[in-house]
Amino acid sequence: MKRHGLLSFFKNYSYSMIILVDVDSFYVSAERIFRPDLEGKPVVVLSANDGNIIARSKEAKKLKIRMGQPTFELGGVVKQHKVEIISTNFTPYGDVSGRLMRILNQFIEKIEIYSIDEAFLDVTGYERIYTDLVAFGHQIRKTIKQWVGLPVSIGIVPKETLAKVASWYAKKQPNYNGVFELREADRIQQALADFPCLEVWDIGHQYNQLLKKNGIETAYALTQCHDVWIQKHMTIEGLRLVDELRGNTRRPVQQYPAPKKSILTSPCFGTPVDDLKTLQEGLNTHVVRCGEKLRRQQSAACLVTVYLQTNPFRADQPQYFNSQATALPHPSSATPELLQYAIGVLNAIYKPGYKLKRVGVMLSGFVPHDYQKPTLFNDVSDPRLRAVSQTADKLNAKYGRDKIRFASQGYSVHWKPRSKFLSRRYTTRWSEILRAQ
DNA sequence: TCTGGGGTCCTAGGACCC
DNA sequence: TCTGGGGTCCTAGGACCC
Repeated sequence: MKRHGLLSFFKNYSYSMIILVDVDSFYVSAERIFRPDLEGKPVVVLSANDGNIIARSKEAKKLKIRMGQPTFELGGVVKQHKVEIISTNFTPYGDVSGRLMRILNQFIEKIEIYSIDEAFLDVTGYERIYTDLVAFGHQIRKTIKQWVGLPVSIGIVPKETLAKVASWYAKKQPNYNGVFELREADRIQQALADFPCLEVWDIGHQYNQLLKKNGIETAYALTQCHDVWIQKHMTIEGLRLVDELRGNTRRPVQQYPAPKKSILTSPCFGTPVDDLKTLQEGLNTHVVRCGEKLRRQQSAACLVTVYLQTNPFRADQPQYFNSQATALPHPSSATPELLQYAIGVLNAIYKPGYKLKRVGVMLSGFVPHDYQKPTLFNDVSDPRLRAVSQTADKLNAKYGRDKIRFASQGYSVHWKPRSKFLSRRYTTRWSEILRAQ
């Protein structure tokens, strides 16, 4: 075991500070903006297909409803405690998230949008303007509550890995009013000593079990482990994170998101599907969606992977999982081409007699969309196909998703995901806007 | 009856090359 | 008949995140 004295341990925590803003129970809070009657009640938001719980209000957490818990397990608790159940509705959540991020950007120019409900604000260099970061944190919190109606927690830290620690304390200890700062070495050390490993960023249940077996229960204990041991059991990524906890390195705030390296669309069917024609329709729709995402980031794909899956929870039914990739003859971002190759793969891996729960498509091997590799036969994508796809994108953006469709998408609805408890898209559909009495 | 969707990175092992 | 080292690329699988 490697031991660090306090001085060497935290010597690298110099002035460079980051603020993490994260929304409390984001999906629930987003619903509450338009449904103030949900305030103070136990509320859960379900995954696509209404399968699992993906967000819980504070009150629902108290009822021991777990993250990711299957909806059907809820049963009695719902009736007994009048739990409000809401199907997920990503369009308004995305819209609310955009508003939140724009507000944060008004405060600080350099922000990293880490997820739909979290952002890092790099306040290095702002020390003259905001001498008291805790007061600044409260100001951000108040503004967001007033302008978008979202409750947020705020962690003020010198390293991103510490952000989750600070935000954990901010939520846990009501007397801090949602804002917690970790800056001085001894305070950081104290915070890590009381911080369970499982709560550390990048430590999940597997690693937590492993650490527990070795007597490592807290983040502080983790910082005292030997580098070689950490890298052996938790890869180089694990070592990086421990090094940041020790204060040795700092991941920079990344203002501009890197383009995605793969794009995936693979929602479950609402009801199982076993015939090829319906599968093809489903796959077509997923490929169309993938193509839209691909063009949005100005990439072209070289590889199309299709996979099929039965319901792995149904041990009583025959299982089938298969996936296959095909390399495109040239990079493409044109939906008609992507469709053609994806369907080819589907036909190759389809086997009748299985109740399939999912057909998915993944695009990968990206190059910039205007990249043209010279080849012997000058085999490039027909530019007209891309132009058609882009025109469809523009029209769909203006008039609504799937207003312009590719013929092969079909109109069958029985495979579409379920969502029984849908709320309205208050902010993005005129027809669903809230009316004042 | 009913168990999410979309991503990331790393590692090991095999195929293949010179 | 026996024998090598170094490199790349790909895939599968496992861990993690929200």
